[in-house]
Amino acid sequence: MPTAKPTDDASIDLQGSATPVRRTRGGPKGLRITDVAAQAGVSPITVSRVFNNPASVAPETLERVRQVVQKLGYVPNRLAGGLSSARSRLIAAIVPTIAHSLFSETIQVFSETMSRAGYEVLLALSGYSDTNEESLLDTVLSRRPEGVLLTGVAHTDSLRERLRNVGIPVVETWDMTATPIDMLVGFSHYQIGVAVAERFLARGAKRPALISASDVRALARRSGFRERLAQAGVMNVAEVIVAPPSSVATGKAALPRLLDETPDVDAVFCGSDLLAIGALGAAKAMGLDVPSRLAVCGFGDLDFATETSPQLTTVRVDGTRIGVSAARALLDRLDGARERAFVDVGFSVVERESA
Amino acid sequence: MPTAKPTDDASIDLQGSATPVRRTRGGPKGLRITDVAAQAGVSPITVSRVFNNPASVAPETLERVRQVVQKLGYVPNRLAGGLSSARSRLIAAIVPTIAHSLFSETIQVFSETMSRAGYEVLLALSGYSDTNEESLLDTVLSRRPEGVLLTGVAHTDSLRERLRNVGIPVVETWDMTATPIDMLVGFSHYQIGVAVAERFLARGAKRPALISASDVRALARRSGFRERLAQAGVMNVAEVIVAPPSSVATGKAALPRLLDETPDVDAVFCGSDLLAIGALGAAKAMGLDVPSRLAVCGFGDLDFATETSPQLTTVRVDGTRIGVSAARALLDRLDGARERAFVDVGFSVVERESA
DNA sequence: CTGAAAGCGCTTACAG
DNA sequence: CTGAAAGCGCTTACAG
Repeated sequence: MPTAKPTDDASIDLQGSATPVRRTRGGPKGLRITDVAAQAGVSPITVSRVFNNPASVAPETLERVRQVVQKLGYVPNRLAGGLSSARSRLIAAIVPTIAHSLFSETIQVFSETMSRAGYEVLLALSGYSDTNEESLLDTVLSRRPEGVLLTGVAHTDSLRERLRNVGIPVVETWDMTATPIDMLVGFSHYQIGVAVAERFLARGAKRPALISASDVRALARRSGFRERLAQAGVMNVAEVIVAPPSSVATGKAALPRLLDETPDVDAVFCGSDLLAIGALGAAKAMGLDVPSRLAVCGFGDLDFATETSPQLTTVRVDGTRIGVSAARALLDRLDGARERAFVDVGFSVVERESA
Repeated sequence: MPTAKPTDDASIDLQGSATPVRRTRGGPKGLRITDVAAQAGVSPITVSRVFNNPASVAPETLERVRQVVQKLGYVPNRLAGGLSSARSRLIAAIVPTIAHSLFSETIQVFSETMSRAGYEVLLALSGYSDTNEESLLDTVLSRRPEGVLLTGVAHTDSLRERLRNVGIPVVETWDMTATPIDMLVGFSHYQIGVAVAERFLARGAKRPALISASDVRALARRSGFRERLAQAGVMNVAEVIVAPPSSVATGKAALPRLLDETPDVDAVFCGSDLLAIGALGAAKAMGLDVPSRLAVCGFGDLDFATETSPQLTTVRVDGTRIGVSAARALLDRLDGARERAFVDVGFSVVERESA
């Protein structure tokens, strides 16, 4: 290799010429678009086009550039690209949790769909707290996402306002409201509570009760449940409220507590299938037949739940459909569509015949 | 507000002066660091320091800048920041899937840990294909992540090489190898197969069999299982291989197929708890007592699995620990540590006494 | 503790 | 179909 030319040596530049000072920021640099351009004998803009608009490049040039890219192992820097084009190709998804939850299914298909459309997903886990969600939003917005998926509709006013000001498409999911920030793909937790109450009433339940988590959506189901029962004259609904995350063990512990206080409970609506399975186990241990002595209804329709526990009634919600629809809603808007999606995916109450 | 000064009006600049041409790239611009700087009466560099190195700013200046940031709702642009500093504050996680899987737990805690340390997680879902993983790597590297979490140890040579060349810390998870790309936090699937074989042998099983998914890690468990049995003189291990993703329904369908071909099977090692629960259901339907007539072992120790199916033996792996350890391994290296983590988190075979 | 200048690696908006 | 110039919004590396 040739040695450095004298003019590149700052030490001889004693008169303070106009030559810009060499600044070595960080260590050895990776490949840049100019390296590819030089090797392929084209300008950097052409290399850029090969990645972003190949149709506008002559087939022969395209092929030549691609071979150099391949040979060198060049990967474009999207931090630079995003900054320059104001298109980050990033979509943010803010979800309470993806562990042991139905959200994981939604995020899975959401991410697959976005990926196919050329976007990547920045995953932000909010836990179940409001304040956390807002500071998370700042972090997320600093990446300049082109769209945002939110879980639920209970956001602080300031979050709603800021998101509106940013002007990017937003889709709220897994809940229902007449006044979404922008778009919505979800279902009504309140109506689920109503439906389960009606199911219990139709079965002739005299003393329905509730084992519920304390998060907003579980509490919405609780409201629907209690209000529908109140309409039917059933007022004192016994309940045990448990902190998220719910688990089989929590449900197992909750049922005895419930029956201890209110022994004649004959139907219990659990906040999730995990809680319901726990309650089922406890009922079995206590010698209570399900569903004749005690009806148990869960929420979530986990694959295994209805499989292992045919006595269980549960509410099925389609997390996959939510993920796909939310992705499409955002993609359509990114493609210039004016319509704002508003989708109620509904739910269904599943009861096994084999019970 | 004052009106624009004449010199700002391009329409009067008819002689082609040295004034740079105004380029309106994209629509109305958001807030920039210079807007905050102007309002706070400091230079942009000081605003930058308020975010990145607050200790180096005078308390009074700090407070003033923060108030302007708050008032304006300024959110720094990390695309620009990352480009300039060569620090993206992004960690990539490449996982086959997060739906219905143990990986979701790993990603959950990994993401939480990274988030606490000031990094965000770019989630990339590879499905179960090798080629997909490699093109995904390009996409991911274009964001210039500072670290990468990989699932498994079976990667193409070119992926391994490229990742090494990039020079960022990499942690492989959920499997074991003597030659990781960089760091490893996992356990040996082969040894799990060995352990289950030994458990079956100890129970006096004469005709152990296998219901397994066809992914690399499931096949490694299969190898350990078959080789350990071969050592004990058990050669013809019947098996049904199913395509991922595995589900309860798949397991339910697989068992009859297995017993059809080999009626005297008395122990079956299933690739996952979902498969095992399905097999359990099928066994019940066929009137086979578990575990006396047919022992069933799963994999994954899902909360509900052992809860709803006490007859089930399963292998417990600690996905949470993997997530935390993997995050720590990367963070330590990002903090300048030289040590490369190599952690075998092990596993345990869980058998319920109540069986 | 604070700032002026230069540059990070791309893409836009023209012009040809 | 292709390219020269300018700029995206930050931060580095000095210097004071």
